[in-house]
Amino acid sequence: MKKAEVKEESAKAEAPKAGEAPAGKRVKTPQLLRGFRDVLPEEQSFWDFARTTAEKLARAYSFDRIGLPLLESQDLFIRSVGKATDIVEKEMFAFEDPGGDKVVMRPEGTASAARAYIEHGMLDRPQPVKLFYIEPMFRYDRPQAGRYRQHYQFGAEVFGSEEAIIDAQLITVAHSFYKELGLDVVMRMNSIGTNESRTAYKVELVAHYRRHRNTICEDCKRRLQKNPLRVLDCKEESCQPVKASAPQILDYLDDASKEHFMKVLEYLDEVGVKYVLSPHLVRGLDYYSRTVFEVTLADADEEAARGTVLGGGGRYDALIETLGGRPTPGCGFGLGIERTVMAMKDKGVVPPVVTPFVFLAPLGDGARRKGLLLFEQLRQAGIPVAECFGKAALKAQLEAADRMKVPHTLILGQKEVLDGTIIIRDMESGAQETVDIGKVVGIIQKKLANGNGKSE
RNA sequence: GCGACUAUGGUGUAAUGGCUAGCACAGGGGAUUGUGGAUCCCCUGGACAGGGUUCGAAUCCCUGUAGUCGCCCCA
Repeated sequence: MKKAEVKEESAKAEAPKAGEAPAGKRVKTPQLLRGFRDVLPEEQSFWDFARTTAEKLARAYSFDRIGLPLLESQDLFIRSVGKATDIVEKEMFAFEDPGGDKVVMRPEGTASAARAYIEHGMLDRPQPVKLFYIEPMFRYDRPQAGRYRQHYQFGAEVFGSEEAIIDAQLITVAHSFYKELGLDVVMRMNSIGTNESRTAYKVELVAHYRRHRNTICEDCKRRLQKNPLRVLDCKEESCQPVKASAPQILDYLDDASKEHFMKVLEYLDEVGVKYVLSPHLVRGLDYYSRTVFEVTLADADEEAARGTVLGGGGRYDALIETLGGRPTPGCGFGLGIERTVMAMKDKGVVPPVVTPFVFLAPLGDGARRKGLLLFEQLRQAGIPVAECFGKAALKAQLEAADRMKVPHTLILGQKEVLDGTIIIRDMESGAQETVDIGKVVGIIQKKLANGNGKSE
């Protein structure tokens, strides 16, 4: 019956006035773009926890924040991340700006940071230069759980030192980040050496696989062409024997890289950062050299972990030079906030929430007028105060206060307004006291100072 | 970019191709005209979109869209 009514109405409203939605007809709501998401209020405590932890930590380790633009020239990423990488080849939001320049929404932060380092002459500052950022990145990926077209990264970069202790401390920062968020993680470590040693290794690896051409899977044959190091990731049963007998990259490292890597590991042992060697770990960005690492949950096994990498990073000693700067070593990481939040939820981490200390409930028009001002006074006195002015009934306001788990509610009714008083209600015991309204701010302040109200 | 699966109020779900699409939670209102966290009552609100098959479609088919899983790759 209702449906029929609606239909009738819409039939009648044939000639809607310009600028008005046709009556009775449903207007379709524009929807979220594929791979994008809204972070709803309920989720914000997780995000706040992650962001404030990241920022606190970065500052504790003397990193300075850098703000980087969303749009960069396409050329920046082609030259740094690499033309043949998946990120550049098929995952960039790239377009021409109105002036005809080729620009992209940055797919990652390191290249931007390196560009800024060169562009602002940071190589003439005291080295090393340590920078951090928490910014969204964009990749035109096929979306999946924990994989979005816009995702946030906590990034940290150190330019101007190739000391192994830099790598180790960076990894320690990443490790501490997760630890402080209540997540038990393990760092998967590898070294891919210099360009030369890596090239030499690839030749050997390809030769090895060519010798077993007839037993390896189709995927691996393709990988040999495109990205040989990836064959070591293959899960195909038939490839396992070939994989097991394949040469290891660590054996092909030049002496300096090998020594560098050993030092990094020693430092990590020293600070007690949990890591495992991952000889198959290679990263999909061209600028990496020597140390590379990924972060996964400690209880995820090697196979399962591949899909849920929380973060990754490594050394990029040639990057600055590639971008036209004076040769300068560097090292950094990017940690995915969405995946971190997802892991926190999975593991039942309870993020800290700030609950207001008092709730102000005015009743009636006169009280509301006074209440609006009192709210300002409480807030200016540094008291976390909440309200639900949108509701008039006391019952509804107390319900709201209860939902917020506020320890005290201030009730201001008509009678109190006339008397110049206000009621302070203890929400746990239900006890109420009536006090002079002029003194209430001071009284609440005192209660707050005494920690007279649990949650802190 | 490839393959597979899924799609019912805000959320979680139910219904041999057949009656007004049911239930729980959340939300709004009330029982209590100024007292929350318990209970009870009432209400709001839904078939992803578009086609097709059929007397009849939430249910079957197609296309699109979105999500999820695997591949690729990554945070």
